[in-house]
Amino acid sequence: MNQPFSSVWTREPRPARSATLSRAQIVRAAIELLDTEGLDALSMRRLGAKLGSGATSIYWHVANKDELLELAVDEVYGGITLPDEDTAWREAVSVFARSMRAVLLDHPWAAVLLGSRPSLGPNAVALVDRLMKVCRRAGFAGMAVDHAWSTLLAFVLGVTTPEIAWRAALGSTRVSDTELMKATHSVAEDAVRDHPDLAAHYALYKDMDIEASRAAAFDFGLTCVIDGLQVRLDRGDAPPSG
Amino acid sequence: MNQPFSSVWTREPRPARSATLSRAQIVRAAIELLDTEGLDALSMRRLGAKLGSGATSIYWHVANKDELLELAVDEVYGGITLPDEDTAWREAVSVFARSMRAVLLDHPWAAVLLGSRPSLGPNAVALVDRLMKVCRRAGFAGMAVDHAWSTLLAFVLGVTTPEIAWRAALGSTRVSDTELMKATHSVAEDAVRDHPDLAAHYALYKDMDIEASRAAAFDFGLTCVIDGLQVRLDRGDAPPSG
DNA sequence: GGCTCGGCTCGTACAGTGTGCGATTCCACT
DNA sequence: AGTGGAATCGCACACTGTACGAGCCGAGCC
Repeated sequence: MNQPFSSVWTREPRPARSATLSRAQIVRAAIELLDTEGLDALSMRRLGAKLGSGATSIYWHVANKDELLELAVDEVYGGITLPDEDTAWREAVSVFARSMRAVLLDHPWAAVLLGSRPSLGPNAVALVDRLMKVCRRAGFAGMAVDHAWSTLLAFVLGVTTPEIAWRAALGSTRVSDTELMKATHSVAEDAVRDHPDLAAHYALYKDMDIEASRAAAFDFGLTCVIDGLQVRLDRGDAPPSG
Repeated sequence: MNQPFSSVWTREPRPARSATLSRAQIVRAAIELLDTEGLDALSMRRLGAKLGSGATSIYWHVANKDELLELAVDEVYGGITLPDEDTAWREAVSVFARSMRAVLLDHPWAAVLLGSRPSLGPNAVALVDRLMKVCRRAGFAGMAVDHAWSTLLAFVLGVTTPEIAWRAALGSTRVSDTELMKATHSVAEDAVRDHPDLAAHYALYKDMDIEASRAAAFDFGLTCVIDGLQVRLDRGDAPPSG
């Protein structure tokens, strides 16, 4: 009857002959703007200006702003290196996860969008397809296949999103790296007065490289997830039933 | 010198004597509005109307909308049942994770906010403090403590956020549960034409209860994470060095 | 050539946003 | 009663997404 979602992906894009404005151009320009100026900076008027066209001209090629963002997000999905089907699954999964994190850190605006709407673009679907195959080859079957890859994806998304948030919050105060650390520490101390354990604990980070410690946290978590999947395989929790 | 963040939490709230408008009232009303009408529906004018006051009166008690959202988010944090310090860590962690998921599903607007800004409110900090203690008692030490709880948190956030997104997307098309499943399936099929494996796979879900399968996915992932942490403990990856 | 027609662009307009500012009200205390 | 600060509010500004209709431009037909 009526299409339940009328997503960008169900409709076909406008012909885009030799026009001055094409969907691809629009999406590319939007991504540039998003990368350099952030999510809040993307307005149709600014995008139009960047493209040297009227703001509302964009609406010929794209139904609305949301749809444009969906397209941009799928483009980001496309930047993630798909794990090779033939490599050992632990390796494949690890490569994928690191790549996804790197891509999201390169396009900070994408993380929140990626989580806040279903991803049905071709790149997203291709990614899921590949992940599925990797998981199946690893030994998962039935619904456990989905559980496996979605666990992995959830971890990457869930760890990268706050990471980006912290970067943005700290980055907006222009200070040196060490100043930045002190700032973090002082704020933490302030918010934490009632939690001496926590406060004492964060003294650990006083002389740490913040980026390195984030990478370490990511590796730790990733290893956990992978080992956890391994446990499922070893125990035979992988078959269709569960 | 200059406060690097001037967060809500560093400033103290307005006295809030017997005024008709108090910070607490405002936050409560905001949460009600958010719960019933969603994130986009919260505007200062609407909130003012709900409170029977001028929109800009709110700004006496709250610096800006972002700050109001921070307060609301911390309130949500407060709804999460903290794991008891004495219970076995696997149980404690599991209880916490399930509670956090439940709370986020009850306040769908909170998930994206929670990920997109640093959480320094008292409830958030208290939660981290408690999680930290649980992890330490489990046997983690040094930075591994943080790695452990942040892995757990990342998983819960990362799995719940898309779950909410799907709910919202499907919920906006008013259809019965079974219709809803068919819709999902048909869209998936459409987006998936080039990926026969994937398409075939999703036939599995044709007669599944979608909520139940999400819960199952969550349990699966949570078990993975916990088992992964267990592996770290067993292998002695927990000490301060790494 | 001129004419028409459809694809495409754009200016204008509308309803709505967050919030700075100055005026106004209200209450506690002298 | 008067005064001073706390609290509220209306208005205004700049900005948002996008509906709408008027126009441009190039291709096919007479």
